[in-house]
Amino acid sequence: MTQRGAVLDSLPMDRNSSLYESVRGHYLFAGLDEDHFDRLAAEMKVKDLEQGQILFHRGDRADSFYYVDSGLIELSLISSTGDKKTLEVVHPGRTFGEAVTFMQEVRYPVNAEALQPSQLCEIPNRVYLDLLKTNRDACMRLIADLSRHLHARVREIENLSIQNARYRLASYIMDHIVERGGGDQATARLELPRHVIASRLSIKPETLSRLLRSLVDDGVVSIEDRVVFIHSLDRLRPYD
Amino acid sequence: MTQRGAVLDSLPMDRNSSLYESVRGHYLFAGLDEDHFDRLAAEMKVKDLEQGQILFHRGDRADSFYYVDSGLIELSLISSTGDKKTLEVVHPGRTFGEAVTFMQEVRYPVNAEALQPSQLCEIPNRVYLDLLKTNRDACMRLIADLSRHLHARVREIENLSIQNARYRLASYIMDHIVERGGGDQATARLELPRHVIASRLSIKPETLSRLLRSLVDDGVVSIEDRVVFIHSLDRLRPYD
DNA sequence: GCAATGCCTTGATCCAGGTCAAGGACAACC
DNA sequence: GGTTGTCCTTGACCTGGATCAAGGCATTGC
Repeated sequence: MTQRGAVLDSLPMDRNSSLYESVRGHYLFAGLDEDHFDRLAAEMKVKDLEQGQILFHRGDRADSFYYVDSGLIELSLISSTGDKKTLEVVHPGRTFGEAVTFMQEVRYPVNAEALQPSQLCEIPNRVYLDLLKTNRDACMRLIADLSRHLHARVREIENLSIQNARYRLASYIMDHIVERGGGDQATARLELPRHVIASRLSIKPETLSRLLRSLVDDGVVSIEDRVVFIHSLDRLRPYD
Repeated sequence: MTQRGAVLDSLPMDRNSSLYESVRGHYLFAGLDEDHFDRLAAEMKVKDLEQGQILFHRGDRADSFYYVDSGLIELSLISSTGDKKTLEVVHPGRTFGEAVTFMQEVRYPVNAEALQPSQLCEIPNRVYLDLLKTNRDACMRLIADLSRHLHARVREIENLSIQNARYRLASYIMDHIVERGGGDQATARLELPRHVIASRLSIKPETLSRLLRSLVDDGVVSIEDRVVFIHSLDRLRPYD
């Protein structure tokens, strides 16, 4: 079961760590001179999470956003009946929670949980707000970032409301292609546990299992553990 | 059926029109001195749409965004099988399309259609981009605007993926309360045609009809045309 | 008047995906 | 070795909402 650790590991960020350089390379901080970034970095914290540890719950006050350096962070919603919907799984090199920073209602709209042991950089909202005040480029980058998120959410709504589970799974597999074979073939890696994939697709694990089975039975793919060999992209998702 | 008019009425915006004042009052343009707003307004256009007229399709190049002065604009998605999902119905006094302005991919992700005869103000993206360059407040307001949209989309995803149709309808009715009665009672107005409400809720009109019926049969509400008398808010949506 | 049309409701039936329950496979630990 | 736990699959059955088909009831136009 998931649980919040008694204490979250939280340390100042070392100027010479690889994390420091990673965060510096993120586009939200692009184009800053070293001094300026240093001043911001002084206020950031390093956070280590164990697998299953919860970083924040929906409704918690949102004072910071996060950069993922290693591991995987799941952003999810939970219904009153306990059903979980995975909104997004954030991979290393990406941020999450930055959109909330600028809302009237400064509360996280989702839960965040580590799917693996993860190292994050915690960036206090006020640090980035200060940057926005003095840096127009940063503003424009954040605006672009928000637009991108928004667009992704619209696509998600589209998937949920006008596509069926079979189609969503096909899209998911195609989004995880790691290698294209000749012509119509490809290989995808489903690196997440099945139940997380199911939640991401808004279906139950049983349904995911059956859908994968039917793809195999139809000869569209074959599956070995986490690797999916796609025999025919056309047949996997007819109209793209 | 919906159709794109042969020619969209499109006129320069009159400095003395009520539309001019309305747009000026919108928060995206708040705090501008008269001269500055005038220069922007000179590039805006007035657009009149008939009921059923389509303003743009998903995939069209997004060069402008819009302010709704009168009427109703439906933003929707359409699946490959022709099913329509209403994402949002934009009311007078609000804008739409502004989020797209700042994406790498400058194409509308949705269709926009007039549900009623409507008057819009068309604001070219570059006009607002110019404003952003010189006005930090405008940036922050746009960021807040995008955050709000994003939050709304997350709630929509939540509704679609972890709430059932009954719950979505109850939420919809509660979002359209126009008057609270004593204690547990209230009155709501469903001003949209049933099929639009159904599409907004991602259900079929038949299902909407049946759900409303069952609410009436259960004595939770009574309905007269477009007015819903809620006898018990608690029973309409048990856990809020 | 009475057709035609648009919008909504109702009934009968169907089906995608959920639920419940029972294993199977595999790793970790004693 | 056996036990325990986690993760996944499979089968049997159920159900919320879709689909198909048939009216009902206004409004518009002749």
